[in-house]
Amino acid sequence: MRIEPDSHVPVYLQIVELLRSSIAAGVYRAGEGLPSLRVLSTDLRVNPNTVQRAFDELCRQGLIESRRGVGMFVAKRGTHSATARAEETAQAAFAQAAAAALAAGLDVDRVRELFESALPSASKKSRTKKTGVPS
Amino acid sequence: MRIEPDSHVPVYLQIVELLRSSIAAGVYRAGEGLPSLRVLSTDLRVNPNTVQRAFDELCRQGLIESRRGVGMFVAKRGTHSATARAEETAQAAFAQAAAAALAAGLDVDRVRELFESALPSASKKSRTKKTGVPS
DNA sequence: TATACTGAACTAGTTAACTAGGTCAGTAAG
DNA sequence: CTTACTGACCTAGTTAACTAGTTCAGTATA
Repeated sequence: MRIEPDSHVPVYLQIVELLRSSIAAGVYRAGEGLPSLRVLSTDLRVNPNTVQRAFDELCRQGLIESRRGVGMFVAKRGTHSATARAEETAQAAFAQAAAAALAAGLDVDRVRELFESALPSASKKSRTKKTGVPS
Repeated sequence: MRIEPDSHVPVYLQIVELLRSSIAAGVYRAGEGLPSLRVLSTDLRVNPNTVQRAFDELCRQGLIESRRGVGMFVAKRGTHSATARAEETAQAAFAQAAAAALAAGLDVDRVRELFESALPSASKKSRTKKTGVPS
């Protein structure tokens, strides 16, 4: 998943989603450190302030914890919480897209067809996901 | 479908989506007129300029046509085009949500479960929407 | 003709998101 | 100690989206 500056979704929320799915997938495990503000900002080619805003949001959600002068670390129940939130997010997105399709007059079977036809491309995108994990 | 000013999706795009699904559902048929700029803006409690921006977008997409001094009218192939776009939009939304869920480590069967569990609530939302759609 | 609609087209101002750049404080290691 | 990292904080400026208000032009009807 890359950052799309031209999306109508704010970049800091895209970063929140990116880190949250990485935590859920086990790329960063409980107690481990995340890449630093400045490293992430250069990697994602984004302003450090934007990354910090994403960190703030993840702290607020309890997924990560800050140790001043050291770095950001995945909270104890971070992996579990991230997975739960990923499921909620996906379900909400499915519900919204399905509601829009039904409102446009499509029937339920057609909506199921569209979902199934969307799955293969989604699987391809989710494959080569692993990036370097810092110590 | 209501307008949500606090959504990260621009209001004018929400209006585009709203009108497009109404056209696809047959609420406004080919050749028929849409509510005027000022009527829509007061109904949706939105600035007229924002509605006009939505009209511009729908004109650009070829779903509606403008008759200056008269109003906006659904294009000849408007219903068909709107349905096609609704399917594309739904499929893209499904693909994106599914890709995010898979990237978070969920397996395909779990993603299907989330989709199926989202369908009932989506159906409920679309029921109260039908204000006069013939069979 | 007058009037009451319609879309189109401006200017001006606000807010959220983002960028740019810097500073300060805490931590770890040489 | 110094050096080099870390997050936290701050000001200033830009852009897109939206609001507010007005004006102009085309159309229909009485």
